Amino acid sequence: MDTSNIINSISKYVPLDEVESLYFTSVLVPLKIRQGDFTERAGNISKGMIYVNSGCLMTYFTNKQATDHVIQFATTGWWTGDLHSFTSQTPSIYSTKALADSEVLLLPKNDMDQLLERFPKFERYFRIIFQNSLVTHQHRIIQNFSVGAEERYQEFQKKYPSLVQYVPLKYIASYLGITPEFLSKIRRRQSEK
Amino acid sequence: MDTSNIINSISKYVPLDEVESLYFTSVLVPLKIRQGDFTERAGNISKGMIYVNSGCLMTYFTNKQATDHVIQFATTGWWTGDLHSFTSQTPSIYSTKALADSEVLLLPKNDMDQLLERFPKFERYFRIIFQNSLVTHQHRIIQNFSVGAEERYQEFQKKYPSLVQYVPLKYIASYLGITPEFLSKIRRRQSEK
DNA sequence: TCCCTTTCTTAATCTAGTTCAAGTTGGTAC
DNA sequence: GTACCAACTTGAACTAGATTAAGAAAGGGA
Repeated sequence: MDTSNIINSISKYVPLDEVESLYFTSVLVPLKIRQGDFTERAGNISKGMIYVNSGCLMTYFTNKQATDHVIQFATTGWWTGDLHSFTSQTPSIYSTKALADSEVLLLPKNDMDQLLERFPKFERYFRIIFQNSLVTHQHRIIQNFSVGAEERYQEFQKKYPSLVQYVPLKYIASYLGITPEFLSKIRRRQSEK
Repeated sequence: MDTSNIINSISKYVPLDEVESLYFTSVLVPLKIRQGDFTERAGNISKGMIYVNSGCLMTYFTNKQATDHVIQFATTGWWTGDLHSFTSQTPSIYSTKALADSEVLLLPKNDMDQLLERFPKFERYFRIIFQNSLVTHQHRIIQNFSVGAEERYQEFQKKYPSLVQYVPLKYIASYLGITPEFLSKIRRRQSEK
């Protein structure tokens, strides 16, 4: 599988030499996933960090009442997976499923540990990645508190125009923290304007 | 100001030698903050990452309707501040205020950059810190979606028993994403059981 | 001590969003 | 063709939580 994508993306933050990028790509496990298939399932221990080379995945949480809550979509160039299960090697509470045929690169825990040990440069890379992600998460928490569902949907459309196209609306509703029925109503209101 | 606290806390993740810990503590700016005073104010550029040595701070966001939304409490041993403003050196959208007389250590951006450049060990430390924080943030997003306010308050009580004591209830309500009035109702219900 | 301000509570009314139940649409398998 | 299944919509009844407005506690100063 093509690894130029991930190498380029990392190089934006930390320049990699030949040795580093060869070592890195050598530990990545390429996987092809069919639409509807899972890379991770709640109850299992995370296989590793997942980099999306092409396609689209979705990570969600299923609560006691058996309702799903989408916590993240990941398209080309994004990392995904369950960080908690990954870090602590305990059973995951999330599932990750492909919304389209996808190609991903898996970075297993042991390999990541060794990678970080050997090349501290990657510590910096992941530090930056996590730092940015943290900012996004904080922003999402605030948004959920301080703006209504309609505005949240509009923001989503602006931010992820590509997703709106082929992600089923019920998953977008779930990501926004509302029911599909209410999203339907919002969409109606929008189209009437 | 005493820096043994922060050094010990870092040493749990990465062992520091004499040189590293001396360098590190030499760039920290100790600040004493009175209850009610601010370390950061929305509109200004973040002064740096803030480590709480003692006391308690709160970071909040004020929206267009001029209502505050608490996004974080930070007590002894926690980092706080506005990561986005810090990273991008753009005006902050958050304010950080002391809820009690506090002692904090400020790590200015330039010093942090140099620290990371010189001692990659700290890259690892912050990578881990951010990684853990990310897990917490994800968990909070899910909780807000999938459980009601009452249960959220109970979780909060369990998780931060020390805060419940001296943080004004209106701020806890804000952190939970509800109004003080509704929190009052919840507390009534609880005490009737 | 008394006053002044902020925090917390109560209760009535209101609304954003849910739940439930039924109906539409479109794809796909036979 | 039609039967089926999943995604989406519609509408009516409902509820968690907001809003408004008032009063009760609880500090702090001077």
